[in-house]
Amino acid sequence: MLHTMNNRESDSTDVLLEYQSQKLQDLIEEVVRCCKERTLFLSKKFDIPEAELRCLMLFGEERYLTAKGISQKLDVAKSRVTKIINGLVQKRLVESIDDPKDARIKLIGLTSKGHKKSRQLGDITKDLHQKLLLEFEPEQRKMVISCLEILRTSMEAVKNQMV
Amino acid sequence: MLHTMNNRESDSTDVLLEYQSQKLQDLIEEVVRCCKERTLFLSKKFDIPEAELRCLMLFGEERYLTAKGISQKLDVAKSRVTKIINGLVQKRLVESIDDPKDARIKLIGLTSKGHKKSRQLGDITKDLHQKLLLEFEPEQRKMVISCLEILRTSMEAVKNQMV
DNA sequence: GGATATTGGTTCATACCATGTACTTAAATG
DNA sequence: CATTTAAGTACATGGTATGAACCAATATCC
Repeated sequence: MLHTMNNRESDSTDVLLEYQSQKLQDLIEEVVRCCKERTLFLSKKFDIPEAELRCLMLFGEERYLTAKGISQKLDVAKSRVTKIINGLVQKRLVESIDDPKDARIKLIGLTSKGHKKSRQLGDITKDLHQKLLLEFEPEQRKMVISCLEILRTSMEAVKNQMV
Repeated sequence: MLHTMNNRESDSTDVLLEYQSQKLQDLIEEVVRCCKERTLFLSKKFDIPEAELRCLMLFGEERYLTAKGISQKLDVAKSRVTKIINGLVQKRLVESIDDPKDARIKLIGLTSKGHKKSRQLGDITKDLHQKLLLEFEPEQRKMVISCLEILRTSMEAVKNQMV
């Protein structure tokens, strides 16, 4: 009897797990899709390709970035960075100057136009996430964030198991 | 005094909101990045482009899909579907037959090879999400899912405000 | 000091994602 | 039966991304 009990129990947890994992999969997919739509929206609104927008947001308080640094931060090949920078230079959003100490290096910096766009863009996404938070009750906000924190950590962990 | 009290209160909630929204932004970004890595990984593992994998997973219990239906489900232009189907046909994962009732329509169906790949792929992603759930305590699982549910709903709501 | 790595960046070929327009053929409709 | 509508394809265009080959400049090591 204990045996059948155990079977029944593990069966029902299996069913639950199955149901929950399907749900999880769907939810994550929808969240991702929503984010993709958002970046596409911003790209169209600003009439700047997504990769260039991402690059524009890299200059936090840094005055200058190098192509190599951008390549690492964006996690793309350095040849890709050349293209992205070219696009931004053509739009007069960044400009590159030669490093005075090392002639190989080019320092990429925001123009004033670039600064403005960057600030605008940052304000919009900040606003967006604040609106998102305001959809929750104040007590819920902490919970959502800590949930996402655990989720992120777990995804990282599962990713590392994955081969 | 009440006035300063109020100011102090709203100031501190503003600071909290600011902090939380930044955190939220970072966390969502990391989750999205993680998902992107996963799909890229699967695409490389199976040596099939991401869009084709997505298409392959569309045949749940359906015997046949049409290009138009696929276009709607994948949310891409129909000309894009032609390309995706071509790729899958070349890999002998799907085949298209003429609709017996309407000569305009082509019915796209999985080959047996396609069925196998599709099942494999589904098993892997299911397994992945189960592993992800198992990273949590049983009581936490429900909470994470309901958190994501609220998040998704809120993102949808904010998206609709967005113009 | 000069030969030999190493590094930063660009160019080019390639492949994938995605759209929109124009076009063909076939069905629906009036 | 003529016209409109629908399904699918072809093609031009543009964005994302990589990797190999390459050039120029700096570092390194006898």
